[in-house]
Amino acid sequence: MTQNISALIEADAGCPMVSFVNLIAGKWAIPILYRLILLNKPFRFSDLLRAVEPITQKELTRQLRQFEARGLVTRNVFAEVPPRVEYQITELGKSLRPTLDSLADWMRANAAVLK
Amino acid sequence: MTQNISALIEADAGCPMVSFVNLIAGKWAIPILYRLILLNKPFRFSDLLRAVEPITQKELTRQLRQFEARGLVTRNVFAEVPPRVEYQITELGKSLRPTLDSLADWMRANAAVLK
DNA sequence: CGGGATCCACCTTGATACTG
DNA sequence: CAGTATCAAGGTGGATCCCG
Repeated sequence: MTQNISALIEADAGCPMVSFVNLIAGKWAIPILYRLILLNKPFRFSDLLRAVEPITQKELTRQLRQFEARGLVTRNVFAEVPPRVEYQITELGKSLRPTLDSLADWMRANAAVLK
Repeated sequence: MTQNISALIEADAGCPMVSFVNLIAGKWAIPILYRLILLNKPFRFSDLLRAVEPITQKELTRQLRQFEARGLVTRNVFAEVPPRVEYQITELGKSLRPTLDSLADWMRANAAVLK
């Protein structure tokens, strides 16, 4: 039988996994997110900028704002001179860790075969 | 302390998670891969083309070849008229399923919060 | 200090046509 | 049938300058 596969599976736009890809795709998403998750404390913009080197300011800003919009990080602006802005992973963001770890395990286990 | 975060974490190019993103990023990677995983049997090119609609021939070819290079799918050419080429998920590819499922679970659980 | 605004090179993806 | 070739377009990410 030459069936209609599409009807059987949720692998389209509304698919959770496609959404996940949209969440973590992009050159710097994981490097930023994983640092915030592992460190698990507030970080200043400029510290992150150095940590995720050699990312540009523009990209770091864009990614952080995107994570903020998704509820994965919080953005805290302090009314000081000089200005200070701190970013921190949220509980939602931290809850991603087991999943990300399991994923990293799979990659480590199969790195040799994949390459 | 304004520490050097980079030194502490593997979140860079060689990071397993970054590699994973490279593996499944792209508009059609998951829709193709997940179908092959769930159906778990050989599929002709044209059947896949219809199943993953509205992907273009070019993109489907490119993704399948990429998966093949990574050892996630096999490509079987039959010397017939008309020509027939079948693609099938490998054991390595199938082993990805638990990880992908767990990931989909997280997305489903937090879909409301994320949107 | 923490961005925003521009401009630009590249890469990805798509549309279309052609072929063994 | 299962591709390849070619061209076009949009998006991603980088470089640079500017600002409160």
